[in-house]
Amino acid sequence: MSLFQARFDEAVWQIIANIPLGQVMAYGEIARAAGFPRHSRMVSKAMSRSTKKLPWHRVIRSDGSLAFPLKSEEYETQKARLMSEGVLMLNGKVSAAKTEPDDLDALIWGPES
DNA sequence: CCCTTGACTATCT
DNA sequence: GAGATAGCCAAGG
Repeated sequence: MSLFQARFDEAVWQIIANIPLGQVMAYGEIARAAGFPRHSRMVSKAMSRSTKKLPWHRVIRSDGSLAFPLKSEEYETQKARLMSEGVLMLNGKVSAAKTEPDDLDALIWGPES
């Protein structure tokens, strides 16, 4: 294993492990937080290599969609886990992290009307 | 070396 | 706003 991987993996796993329950982070955000701004694509590989248990389901794309194919087993698992943590999903996209009930109406129906 | 491969992104149609 | 496009970059063949 290259030195790059060793350092990158460690940094990335660290970030992911600290994502609060009910919250999500994009690949790019994680890469940036880990100190590797242009390595969003490497994040997935680091996760695949991980032996430790990580909250991988809290990692999504920058546009809020999940990275796995729609009908795949992983997609369903990730979606299920997110929803069980209170993460809202509308039209295949994560709309928001866990919020207070007071905010739900605004989130779902919009600030207007 | 050159080419392909991604659990990606930002930007333009 | 969905699709195409062009950057991105380490790994592996």
